[in-house]
Amino acid sequence: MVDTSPGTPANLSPRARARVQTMRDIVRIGREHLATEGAAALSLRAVARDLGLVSSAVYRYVASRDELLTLLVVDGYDELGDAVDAALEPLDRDDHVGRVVAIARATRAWALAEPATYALLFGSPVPGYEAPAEQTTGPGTRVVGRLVEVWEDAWQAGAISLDEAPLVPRRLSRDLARIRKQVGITAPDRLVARGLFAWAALFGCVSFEVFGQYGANTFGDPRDLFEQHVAALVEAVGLEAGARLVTRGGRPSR
Amino acid sequence: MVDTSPGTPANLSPRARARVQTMRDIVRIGREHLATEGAAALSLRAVARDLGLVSSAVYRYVASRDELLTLLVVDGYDELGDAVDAALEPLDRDDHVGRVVAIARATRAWALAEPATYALLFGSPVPGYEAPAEQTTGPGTRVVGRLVEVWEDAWQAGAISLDEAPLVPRRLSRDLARIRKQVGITAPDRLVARGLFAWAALFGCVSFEVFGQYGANTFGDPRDLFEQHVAALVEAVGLEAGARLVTRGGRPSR
DNA sequence: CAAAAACAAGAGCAGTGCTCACATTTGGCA
DNA sequence: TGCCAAATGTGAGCACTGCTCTTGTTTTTG
Repeated sequence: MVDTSPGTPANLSPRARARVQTMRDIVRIGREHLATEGAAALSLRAVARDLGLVSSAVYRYVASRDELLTLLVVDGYDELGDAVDAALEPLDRDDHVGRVVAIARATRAWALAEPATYALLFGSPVPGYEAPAEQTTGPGTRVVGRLVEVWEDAWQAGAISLDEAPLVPRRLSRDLARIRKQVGITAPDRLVARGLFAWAALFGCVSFEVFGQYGANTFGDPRDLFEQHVAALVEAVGLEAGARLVTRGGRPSR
Repeated sequence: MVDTSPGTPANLSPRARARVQTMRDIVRIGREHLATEGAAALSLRAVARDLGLVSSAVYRYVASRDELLTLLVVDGYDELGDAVDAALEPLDRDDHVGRVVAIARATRAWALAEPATYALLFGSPVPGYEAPAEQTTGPGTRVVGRLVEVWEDAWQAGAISLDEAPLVPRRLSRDLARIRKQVGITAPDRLVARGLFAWAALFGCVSFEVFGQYGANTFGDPRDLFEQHVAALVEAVGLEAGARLVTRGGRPSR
């Protein structure tokens, strides 16, 4: 990644160019510190030092430590979203299982590569900081948005088995109807609820691994276990059973 | 809660009695601060202030901030374990689904009641702090231990439907065999893997709710959604809800 | 070219974890 | 019972943090 500005408009005053460059450097150095020290230990002063500035100067660019966190949050969401999109790109639209698996693997891979940023996005909220919804909800919903697309496609294609029992409480049904309207999905309540479950379960599995809940040295290669989990997840949402993954989409064994 | 020591041995010198009392106060105040400020903002100085001591005096009792965190971690694990045990207590041993549901509900309820402690246990690791395994693994495995008990009981009772496909990689199978040996379980690989999935999925659901990933005001009563998730979880692990699902390998209709 | 805006520097405030020298209180033992 | 040592509390101090404010410099702009 070259840091001198592909994408920097050339018709800017030198000062303005320097400003966007400094902003980029701040985010870059912030990400480095995030990766090495963690979110709670992220220090504006240290970023300023690495930038060759005095601590107060960095406040010309970033209003507060929380604002820097917000920058890093949207940066992280974007990167995760890009990773998932890239993994989805070569897949056929009707390969529903393959798409779910790809989303899961890409999410896990990115989380393991950027554990600190993952923790910032999906871990404990950092105390005293609340991500401003207007900036973070957009990029923050890209992954679940992709999942929803798969559910919808699979539902339209009749590739989801679902029991007919209408045992969703009316109260929840109303909420789900609102969601359905917002994201434009036609699948029924049960499927939306299952999709949300799959979403939460996926991040539970990834979090356990990233946050070390399984304990160190418990599994020789945690990927094996994750693949089992993904199979269970695919099955749980009503897509073609994990066992048939082998014959169907050609389960890429690695 | 009376803070004068039920359980404090009476045959102690006044000084020793005062010491255990001070230790208790430190943990209590630490938990309060944890709840209000969060783990990363937990300050030994503030604890000392609330205790009426000068900051350095508290180091006579707790070697460092990390050690206080460890105290709070085992305290939290113990409380969660007690909550789960209490929820399990009135249930019949052969009510497998009921026990799983009880574990899930108790976990969620405790997490929502003590979000900061939950975050300390299951959220992002706090930077620079590593929980010492010798003190935390014991109480930290109580909940999953209860889940394992249910799987095992259900398996012994033939109440778990499982497809026979032996598609667990050998490498993973070795790891699972070791776990099986450690915790004394006879259920096959697939079930152990599914159990781990259910564990991770449960904490994914709880984390999403506690950490606010669903967004505010998305659901009128998140409990409804959680119940759906628990149902999906029970189904995912192959447990039978009631007497219905006796058909092996058949798509579980419920 | 001068006014205005942007930028950088440095001092300062209140807070943090933690250490150390010092004073006081307490407990076990001769 | 007296005494010495251990346990406990104090306050100063170091290096760090986020953040504000004043001062001086540089660049853009009217």
